[in-house]
Amino acid sequence: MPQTSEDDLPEQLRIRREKRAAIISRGFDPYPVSVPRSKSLKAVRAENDGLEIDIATGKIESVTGRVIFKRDTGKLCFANLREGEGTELQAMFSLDKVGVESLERWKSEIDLGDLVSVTGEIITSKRGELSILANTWQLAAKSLRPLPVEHKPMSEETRVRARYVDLIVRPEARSMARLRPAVMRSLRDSFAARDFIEVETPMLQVMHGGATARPFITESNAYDMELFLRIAPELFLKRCVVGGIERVFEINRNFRNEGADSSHSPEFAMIESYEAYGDWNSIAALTKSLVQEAAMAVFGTHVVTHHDGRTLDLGGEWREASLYELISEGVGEEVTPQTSYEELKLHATKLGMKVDPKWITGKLAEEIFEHVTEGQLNAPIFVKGYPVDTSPLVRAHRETPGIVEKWDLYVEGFELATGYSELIDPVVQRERLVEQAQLGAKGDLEAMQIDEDFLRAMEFAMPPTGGMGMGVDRLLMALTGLGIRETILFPLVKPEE
RNA sequence: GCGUUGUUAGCUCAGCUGGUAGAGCAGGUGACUCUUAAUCACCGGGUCGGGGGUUCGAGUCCCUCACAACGCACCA
Repeated sequence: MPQTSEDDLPEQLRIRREKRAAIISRGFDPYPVSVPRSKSLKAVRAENDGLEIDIATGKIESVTGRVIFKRDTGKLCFANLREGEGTELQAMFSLDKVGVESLERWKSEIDLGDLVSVTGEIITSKRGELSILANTWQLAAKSLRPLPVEHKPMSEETRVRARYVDLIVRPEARSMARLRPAVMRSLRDSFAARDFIEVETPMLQVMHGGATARPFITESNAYDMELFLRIAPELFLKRCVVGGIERVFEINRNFRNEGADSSHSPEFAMIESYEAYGDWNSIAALTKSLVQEAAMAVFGTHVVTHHDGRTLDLGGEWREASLYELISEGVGEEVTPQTSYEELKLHATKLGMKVDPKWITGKLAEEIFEHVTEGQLNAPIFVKGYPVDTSPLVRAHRETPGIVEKWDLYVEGFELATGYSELIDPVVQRERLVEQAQLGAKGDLEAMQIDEDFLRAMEFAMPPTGGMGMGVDRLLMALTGLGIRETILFPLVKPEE
């Protein structure tokens, strides 16, 4: 949008600035400190529901709203006012109520997008529309920019870059902005009902850990040192568990310096939760409750309807299947954790996959899994038992060799959450972190660093624990069927210039 | 990071093999006391993303930069 000198503005912006100046020169204030408002539009609608046609209620109210539709006919003018969450009310301005001067000012000074206060009687029009018939009106704030066309959707980019306009114009934007906090509240209620304690752990970290990802690097002037924006809260939440906060969770932002696409944002909200004396099964049950209770809280049902009309049933028991069973199904032959790299590679080639020589055996198995289940895992499913060599921080499966007690929850074809029986042996933990650090020394930018303080905490003994992580943005995607940028009010976008 | 496609009025878009820019809504002026995507008449509005090149002539062809969407890679 152009930000040039006053006299070089596009016509529509120039005219609105001129109107603002004209209002001032006539002795009115385009930005008054307060305006009359006795009730919200929502309250007026609620209290006057179901009136017959052409009724005068005798009730005088003052309402405010943004002018989103304006019909200036000769001596009786109509406007639709809209308030924050989308409630609308028609305002009527008749010559015999407001007088010539005020009616002419309404026609010439007020544009679409202006905020106004209208005082008058609540009536229904001859067409039955609930309206406020103005006795007086006042500008609450002049909009210097025109609103986009209501009936043609703004382009995706304009919506993201000007979310404030999107919120004014598009019902889905308004409902998403309110859906997200409702889901947050539900999640916190679900945790509270189970005696989980919410904590806030550092976002600025001296070392990054708890996940394999590239961090954002920043710098502290006061300490004259490099700091990392956290990629996960895991290592601090585990410190909490060591300290006896047996049921703990955090809902907050993580930052990963990686690619961004329709399901990845550089900053994303995540839930992490740990349950002492629980395991991957108890934490899976918790995860299912969190999702189902959120669906119930915001939609009143476990069968959620997406914006395009498709439905998704999140209710009941969810399917569980082992990773290697699903792979076996997919390739039509039995594949186990013991299946050799060469055999896996044969399967992969047969499936037409290109095999990256850097992949280790477990990674290859996971890649085959993703290939054969692509676009299939729509209904919620816990995929259980991942290869040991790709999950360095997870406890080995208690019965089956070669796999760990880790599940991934898939919904709508994407990974919504992951859960583990946590590794609690500090000696093994140290060995795994040392391996990671060696990878880091070799140039793997995603490898974890050795967090000595975390290891010291573990050496004080962490109880057997189940842990999970779930993307909040992704939960909203599962509930609504929208892309991640739609679930975030202000996703990162590069400046236009 | 690589590849493909796109960027034209405030908004949403059209613009053919290169010939000097169009629509709808929005805006301005006027008419209308029951409109509701109001209607009718008239009128204005553009450095066609930035820069460079080819050409008598570029919104259109070529190069380059910026931004975006989609695909691939990485990841939740």
